[in-house]
Amino acid sequence: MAVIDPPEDRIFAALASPVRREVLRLLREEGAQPVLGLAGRFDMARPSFSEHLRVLREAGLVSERKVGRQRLYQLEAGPLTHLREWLTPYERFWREKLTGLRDLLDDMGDTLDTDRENT
Amino acid sequence: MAVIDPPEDRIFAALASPVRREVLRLLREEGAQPVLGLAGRFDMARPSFSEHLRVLREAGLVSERKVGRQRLYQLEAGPLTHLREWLTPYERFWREKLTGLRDLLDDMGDTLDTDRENT
DNA sequence: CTGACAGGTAGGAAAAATCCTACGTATAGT
DNA sequence: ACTATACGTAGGATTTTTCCTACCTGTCAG
Repeated sequence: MAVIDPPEDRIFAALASPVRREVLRLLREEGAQPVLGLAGRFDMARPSFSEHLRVLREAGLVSERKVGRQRLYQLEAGPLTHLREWLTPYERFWREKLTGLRDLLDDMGDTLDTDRENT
Repeated sequence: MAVIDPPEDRIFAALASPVRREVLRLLREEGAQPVLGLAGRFDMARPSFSEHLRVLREAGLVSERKVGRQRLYQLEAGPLTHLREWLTPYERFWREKLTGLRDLLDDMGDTLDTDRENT
């Protein structure tokens, strides 16, 4: 079994954790950082945090390079294009929605200005 | 404490399952369907599948409407805008990647030696 | 070489997700 | 009213995720 393994599988799984999404945000906003620099932000034992880094690494969302005795973790945004591609066919659905056909959604309704800059 | 619950939290969690992503794809490509129409595609007991539908419902990614004695499930793509918004700040990173400027990451990094004085 | 530091790995407990069978409820058809 | 259909929910077993405490290796400073 397990014939194929779509690339977005591990990506979605990695992004399912708020901790790992926060790691990506920190790497994006503050640049590459060593493990302890990142781990200090989270209320969790360091080995537990290392596990999160491993998940991100295996999803290809971060890379590491050794600098002295520490490993600098860096954001690898490339795989996120898969997420973008996954999302694409759904875009026309929420656009149709916003042009006001069947408007029974209005979950938050304030997302009218989310698509003014694309690709 | 549980201060707030970002809207993308349940969305990412819901999308973490290949089964649930496949449900969204089916609803997108084939339109609204009753539960048994969808469940037939998956090798799983129907109540287990209902659980997946519940997760999608609570994430706001599908809606249901009663039609006779069956419930038509329909794609609700609106919440996916949150995913798109989450993705946006990462886009410039993979663009820079393609232009081969990985070092730009460290430009904004300024954290190459912050580990010198960490607790 | 020795000690201190950075960080990965191992093994296991606890929590959560996933799946099942059994049962409950609402509707349609007779 | 009675039965069959279309689902949801309850309770529980199993698997997976998450987190912990050791423990190990590699590197820098002296």
